[in-house]
Amino acid sequence: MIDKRQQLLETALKLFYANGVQAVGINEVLKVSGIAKKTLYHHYSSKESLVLAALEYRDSKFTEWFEGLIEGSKSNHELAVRMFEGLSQWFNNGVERLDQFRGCFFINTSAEFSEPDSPISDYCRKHKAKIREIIAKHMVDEDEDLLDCLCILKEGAIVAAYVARDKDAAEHALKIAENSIKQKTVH
Amino acid sequence: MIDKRQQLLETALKLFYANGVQAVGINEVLKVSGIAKKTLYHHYSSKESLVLAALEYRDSKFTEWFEGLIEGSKSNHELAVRMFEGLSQWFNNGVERLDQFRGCFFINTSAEFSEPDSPISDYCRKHKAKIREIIAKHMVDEDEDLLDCLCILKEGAIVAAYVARDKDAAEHALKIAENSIKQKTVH
DNA sequence: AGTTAAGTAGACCGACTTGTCTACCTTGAG
DNA sequence: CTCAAGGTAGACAAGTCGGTCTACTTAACT
Repeated sequence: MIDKRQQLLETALKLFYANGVQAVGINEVLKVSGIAKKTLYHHYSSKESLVLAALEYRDSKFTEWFEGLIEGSKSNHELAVRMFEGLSQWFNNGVERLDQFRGCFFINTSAEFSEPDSPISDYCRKHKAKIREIIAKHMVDEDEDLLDCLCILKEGAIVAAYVARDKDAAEHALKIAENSIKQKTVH
Repeated sequence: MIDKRQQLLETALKLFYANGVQAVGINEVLKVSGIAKKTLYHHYSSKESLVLAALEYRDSKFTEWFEGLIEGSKSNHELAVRMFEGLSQWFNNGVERLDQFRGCFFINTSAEFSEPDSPISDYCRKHKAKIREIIAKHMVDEDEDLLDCLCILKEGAIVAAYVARDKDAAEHALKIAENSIKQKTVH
């Protein structure tokens, strides 16, 4: 009976990401994981706290993957290339750790919860800030404009890949980023 | 008792956009609009068909606003400026027609419905294709790459403005677009 | 050996979900 | 005048929701 808590978390994240948080009931999580209801409420006080735990878990998985992708870049250009090539892999289901691509869990979850200051919306916003800081950390020279650029292109590529099903969105985004980087060196 | 159908549609869109589709029940739409349940089911066969009608209505409102924004542009640069200045207004609640900003209704709704070939996801994808075509129509010379660029930046700006609360996202996106446009003329 | 924490199954609660239905009212066209 | 179309209020069905609870079992640690 090891780590029911972790099993619950694993199942919850899988179902929430694949189907949306509101579309998945507590009972489905229990059925799929094969765990008793009492056990769930022993570890998590409510569905909301389970959702927050799932966000946290996804955050750690995604952050690890993303940082591994770009760390050690020797130029901002290399960073951009690695980042968008990584995103492209993700969009085309080449990253097992991140499950089958269904957009960004944080964007999707934000879309489901309208209250702007709920813990859930808050967590999503903080995740985005965290990813931004990770990119900043791995840039070779600070460049606020380029940082904004990479963040917006990343979001744009994810949404284009998910909603419009443009699976080449990451390649397009890379081209745009390269233009912005070239601009700097030319000038 | 004029146009109950329209009243229903108006109320449904307002509530769905402000709170998310799944979070709003049919009974709430009825209560807010003051219309009887029978009347709703006389005009719409199910909640899904009401959701589709709301998507369609939002589509027409958004498309009209967006096309008015960029039509008559005398260069691709002017088009980009008008587009992102318009988006900035929207993000900062300066466009009454589009209600209080809560991201893109089509991105948000896509996030809520996981089945990729459902009529709802389908409609959202088609809306994005339509906006893309409108941009294409108003560009002074065809430029597939710039078209991709503007679309990705638009999505990125919307998401950054909503999830990360970056209200200057449109201005950042414009800068990036301008870089891409300059690149062409320099070369 | 005894205590405690963590687990099981599943009945149950009240509130809410979409959708149907009865019974009745109003309005305008033939 | 008649009658159909569109409207009203709201009870109702059948199911799901999150969450609580009882009664019992298992495992680990003093």
